[in-house]
Amino acid sequence: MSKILVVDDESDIVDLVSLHLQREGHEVESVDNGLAVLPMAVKTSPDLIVLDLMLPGIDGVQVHRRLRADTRTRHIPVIMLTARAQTNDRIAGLEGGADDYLTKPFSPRELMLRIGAVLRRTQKVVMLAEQRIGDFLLDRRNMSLSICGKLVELTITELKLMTTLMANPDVIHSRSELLSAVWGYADDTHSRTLDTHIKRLRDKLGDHGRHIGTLRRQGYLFQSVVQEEETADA
Amino acid sequence: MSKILVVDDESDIVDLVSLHLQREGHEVESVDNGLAVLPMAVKTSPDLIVLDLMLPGIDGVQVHRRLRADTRTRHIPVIMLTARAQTNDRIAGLEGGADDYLTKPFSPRELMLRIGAVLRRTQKVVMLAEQRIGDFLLDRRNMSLSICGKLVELTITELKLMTTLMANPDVIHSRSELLSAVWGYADDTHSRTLDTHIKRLRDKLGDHGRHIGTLRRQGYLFQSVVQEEETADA
DNA sequence: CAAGCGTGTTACGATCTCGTCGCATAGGAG
DNA sequence: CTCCTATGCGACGAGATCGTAACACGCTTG
Repeated sequence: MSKILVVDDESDIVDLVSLHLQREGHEVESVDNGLAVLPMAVKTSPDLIVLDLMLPGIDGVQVHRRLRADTRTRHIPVIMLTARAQTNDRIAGLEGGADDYLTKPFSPRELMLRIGAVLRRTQKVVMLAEQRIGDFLLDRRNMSLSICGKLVELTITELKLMTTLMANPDVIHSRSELLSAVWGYADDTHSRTLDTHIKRLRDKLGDHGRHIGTLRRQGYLFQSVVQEEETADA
Repeated sequence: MSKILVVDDESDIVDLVSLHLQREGHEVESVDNGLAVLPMAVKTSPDLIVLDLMLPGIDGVQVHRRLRADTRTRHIPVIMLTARAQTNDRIAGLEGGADDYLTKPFSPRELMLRIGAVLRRTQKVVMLAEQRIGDFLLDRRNMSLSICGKLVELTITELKLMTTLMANPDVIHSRSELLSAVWGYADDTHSRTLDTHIKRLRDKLGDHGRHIGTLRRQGYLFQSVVQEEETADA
């Protein structure tokens, strides 16, 4: 179902958690070394990371920070495992953007429930090689978009932007969401960069029924349905 | 910001939690008797319930079950407070639909964080949901309202206002309530701002059976039923 | 080095949103 | 009926928000 990266130095825990996860149909990767987390996360790009805060050598909070700092792992939800006493770390974890945490000792069943909740919460977007909405066919391999058979080449930035928009058509993607998805984390509120790329995309898309709509103060969306214009009479 | 119902028999905890919640701008109601929770929840319809599992007389899990069984309280998220030992109850709580839980003793700060998380989470769910009353379909995702299939785009302010009105149709929303819900706290008694936005909404709604009614000196309401004459008797 | 391309930034104008004002109007009390 | 108050409503302007063109910078290619 989902791929989950378990980070813990105690092999007992890893085995136990892995067993339960696999029993629910999840795919499991594991790491016992804090320094190896980021590379492994980049390599396997899991849907969720279960991270023990108490790791030998490097602090779990540090690991978490690194995960958050890297564009490639920033979006991955993290569930933290903390010892009972580490209240400060727990709070730091939640504030730092952890999606949930659990105090040890915990029951596997409880962890499963929390994992299920987090996975449900974070709507996972599956990246397919091709994405089709009506006449729009986005081909990530060729970095191109064919509209009614006509081929339009996209740059890498435009591709990312279009991918994000088409992943959830008819859904508002806020500026910060788009900035985060395409450029990595940024709340660059007063920059016209996003607008500029939206315009460049719009220019390339041409004037068809489906287009990129603006919702003021909310964001942009790719409209899968042709909206009726009120310019019926000439 | 939000209305929160705190259920606990220990007045110390209630006071502490209330204090912190109010400091963050939340409105707080409290109950110390498990049997009174459901009526109170129905009456005040809070955005969130903080429920102690250990209550005199009635089991907290039972209370939770009753809340879930009632249509009027079913959607309200619940954060449970449990003693450390009650692991079974904790799991029962999560499985039963509690949105989160916290083991006593807890730090107020931690509770605040969890409350914030749950509110953010449920708010997102609400944002994704559509609200339908008769032919009126309020789509929060697209900031639009479709009436008999016709799509009307709303601004942020109009959306908030319409959301508040449609959340409880046929219920009078006082001026101060609407001002508070849409603009944040305000006792702007002699301003025409609210009227103006009500008018703008009315214009966009068009002339259908359902409309926004005025109750002089009392407030506004969204009428779910076509009303020919006002025969309000007291 | 020159040319082309992708990208981010800046500047500026266009458009939209929203609160306020002034006055019109309606509805109830006496 | 008259008066008084609450609400309805059009218009206006400040500020927010967005679209667009032009430019600057870095990188690659020849």
